[in-house]
Amino acid sequence: MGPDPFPCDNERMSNTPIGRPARRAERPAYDRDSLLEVAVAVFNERGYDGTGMEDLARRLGLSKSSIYHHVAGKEELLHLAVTRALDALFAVLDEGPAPDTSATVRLRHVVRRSVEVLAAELPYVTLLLRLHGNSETERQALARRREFDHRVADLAIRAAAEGGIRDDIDPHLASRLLFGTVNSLIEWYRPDGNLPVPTLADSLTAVLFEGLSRQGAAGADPGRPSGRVQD
Amino acid sequence: MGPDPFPCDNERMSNTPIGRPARRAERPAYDRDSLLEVAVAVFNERGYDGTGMEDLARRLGLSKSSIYHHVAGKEELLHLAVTRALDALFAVLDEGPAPDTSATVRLRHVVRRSVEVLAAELPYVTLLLRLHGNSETERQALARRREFDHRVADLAIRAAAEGGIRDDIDPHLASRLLFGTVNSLIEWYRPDGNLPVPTLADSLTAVLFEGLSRQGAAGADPGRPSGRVQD
DNA sequence: ACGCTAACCGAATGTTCGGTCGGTACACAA
DNA sequence: TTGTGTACCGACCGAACATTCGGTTAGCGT
Repeated sequence: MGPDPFPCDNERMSNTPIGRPARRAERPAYDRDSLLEVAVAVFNERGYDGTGMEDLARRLGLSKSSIYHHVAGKEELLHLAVTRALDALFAVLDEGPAPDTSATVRLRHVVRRSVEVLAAELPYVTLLLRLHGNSETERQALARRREFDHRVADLAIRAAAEGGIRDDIDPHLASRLLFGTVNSLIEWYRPDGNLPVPTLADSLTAVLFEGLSRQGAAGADPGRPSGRVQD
Repeated sequence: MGPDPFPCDNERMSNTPIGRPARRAERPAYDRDSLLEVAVAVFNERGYDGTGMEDLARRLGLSKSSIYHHVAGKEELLHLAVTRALDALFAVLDEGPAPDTSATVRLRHVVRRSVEVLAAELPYVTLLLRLHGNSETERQALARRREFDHRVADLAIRAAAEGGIRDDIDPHLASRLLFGTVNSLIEWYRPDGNLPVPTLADSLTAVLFEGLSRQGAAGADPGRPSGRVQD
């Protein structure tokens, strides 16, 4: 007896790589990209370590062993995902305004574009930001991510030296607040909500850069000298 | 042959509950709290799902089976940890200035105190913020956390209605930016660094509340509006 | 000296994990 | 018709998992 044509438990039926001639029994075949997309969604729901290959198989509507026809294993899925996220983030640093522009403007550009990348590659970046370093794959990704953070911190320091950041706040702290806020988007931002990315990017950069730009006596305690942030 | 008195692999020797009379072979016994402290540290390093009881045992300098003398199992450790974090956070909401104070002032208080709680209970809050909902314990904790977020959002809406938040930014977005930034502290703040908690709390509240309070010329150019200061 | 209990251990339990293997079904080309 | 490649499957494997069990050891009250 042939395989049951509808053992599906999942919600596909209109998927990307439909075999040109109606394949087998209306079941669109997976390629690495469409499989990765589903896998990353499950990783983000249950956590990478909390997800079993059986969980993936169920969501894909495949058997466990079929996954290994498309990818070498669980860790390759992780590698593909975080590489995609990191490549997108580094592209932001390398594009941008010319290096002779003011650091303040360049920093603002990096923040805004990072918000856009986060929104566009949300599942992949989410997975990246939740790594623990339990395998070599994870440690290499974390190392690349630290490199990114470091280059942003450099930019913040240069912006502070220009006077673009109020001098009662340490530039290291400034860059951590900046990218802490940006990265925290993965915890709540959903592209299907009714908050468009440009609005989000406008509001976030406005709030943070205005708050960071000028000396303020806006609180119960007037600004006191700021401590240093370590790496 | 008795148990090897020093099979330890860990870094204890000066621990909390030292048996009054020098116990056994210089080995301080664990109680639930000191064991929990170590366990939560390991959970945060490797992730809850990525941590095996063997990992815990190694760090504790105990055998796997000994852990079950102190707690019912892995999940109870998680429960103890997240309950501690949630209790500390809700205490912030329930203490605070009297309910007849302006919402803006109360919101500012909640943000500042939350920073302090995050710093004081850092490992426990970190574990809480990284849950996925894979077990009933996790789902209940996430529900309590949503309740917290909801009460903060209410406060932000009231603050906006008072005019404490610039009206070109949705109060829901404001509360997400606020607590996104606060929660992102777990990703980088380390109490053993040289950034004191009061300085951190001052800087964070100053940047965010100044950025949120004044109407901005939120264009593409670096912010340079002259603003009035509220509060 | 005795029994009690807290604190611990090594060995084993059943289960779940990521991954392998030998196949089948089918489209398509020769 | 036969052969080839893609997509898939059920059955299985060894390792790792959380947990249990039957102990042993040492201090304390009596």
